[in-house]
Amino acid sequence: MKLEEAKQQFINSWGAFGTNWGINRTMAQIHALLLISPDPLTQDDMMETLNISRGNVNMNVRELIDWGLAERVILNGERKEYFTAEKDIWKVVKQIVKERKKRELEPMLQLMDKLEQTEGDKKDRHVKAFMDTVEGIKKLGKHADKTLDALIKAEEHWFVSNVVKMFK
Amino acid sequence: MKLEEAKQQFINSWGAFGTNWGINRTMAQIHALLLISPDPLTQDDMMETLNISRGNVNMNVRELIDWGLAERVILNGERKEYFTAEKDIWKVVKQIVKERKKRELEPMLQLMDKLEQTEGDKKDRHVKAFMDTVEGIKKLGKHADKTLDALIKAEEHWFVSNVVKMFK
DNA sequence: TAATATTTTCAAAAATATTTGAAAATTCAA
DNA sequence: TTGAATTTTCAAATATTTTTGAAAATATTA
Repeated sequence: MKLEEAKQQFINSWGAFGTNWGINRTMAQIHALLLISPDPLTQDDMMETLNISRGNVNMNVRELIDWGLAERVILNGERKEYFTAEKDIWKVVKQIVKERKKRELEPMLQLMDKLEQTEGDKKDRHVKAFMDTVEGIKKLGKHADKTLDALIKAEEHWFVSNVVKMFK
Repeated sequence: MKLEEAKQQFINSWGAFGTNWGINRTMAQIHALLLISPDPLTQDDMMETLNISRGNVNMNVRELIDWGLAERVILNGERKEYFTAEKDIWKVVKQIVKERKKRELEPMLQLMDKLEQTEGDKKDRHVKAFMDTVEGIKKLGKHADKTLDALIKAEEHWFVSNVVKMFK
């Protein structure tokens, strides 16, 4: 397969993949494009390569920056803005984990704390089932939170070498 | 807060949460409803509680069953079908991980294997950047695959106790 | 078997999410 | 400053996903 075709496949798949994870297709495609670009790109470059409008590029690049996955780059005497993405996949994964944890896991745990205060007699099967579920989610969520904190601080080396230990 | 209000909040939040993860709102809501129901429910129960159509319940219940998160239950002399969900959150998480791994991670790794065969001179910066990205994803993905296999086989106890060890 | 209850299907409608493109705002060079 | 280049915004258009509801299929009982 030639490079151009391979790139296209990579970008399309990354986009489809993102879709499954609640990330919009274009944002994922722009990310893919930046990942495989040796040099920073302008918004016009992205418009052209992905065949999308200026507004679309602009909004999704901003979103990528919000997620900490891309950044603006000032180039010597150039007037236009350039953008790059973090290339180290381990760092990319950690950054996504960090953001989703903050945006989703933490609010969810707060909700569980609140729902844990629900009034009612625990002898009532309905109250019991509800409380058990809330407690179960809270307990596991707290552990996941700590585990992900460890992951975020870890080096790739740690992760890779621990794969073996985990099987013991 | 009263039980009914708490249930509503739980169901709505679980639905919104699912949405962020590429799972449709209704499927997540049905799952939430089954999680907190001490007894199995019929499709009519779900239609009424969630205010959705029969077709919608039917399709999403089937989807939950596909994901291994719910199952049909035959009740003594009843004519209608009943449904329940796995209540153990650790098992629920493992099941979701198992399915997503199979549906998404594995196909992605296959694609990386294929893209790794791309023709081209590695001295070309564009070829190099592409190949480095593909290799990076492949390498990390393979490790994630193994780690998740370990997780899927693990007991909750293992997970919970390992949180501490991971910090060392 | 026929009558009734229940479940499933799926085309069309509705809801939601994404994208466009042109106007407004901003930045920069002279 | 001014004016051209560039970026940003956002209402409207488009695309995608989800939901409905009624007809068809299936299952159950008498």
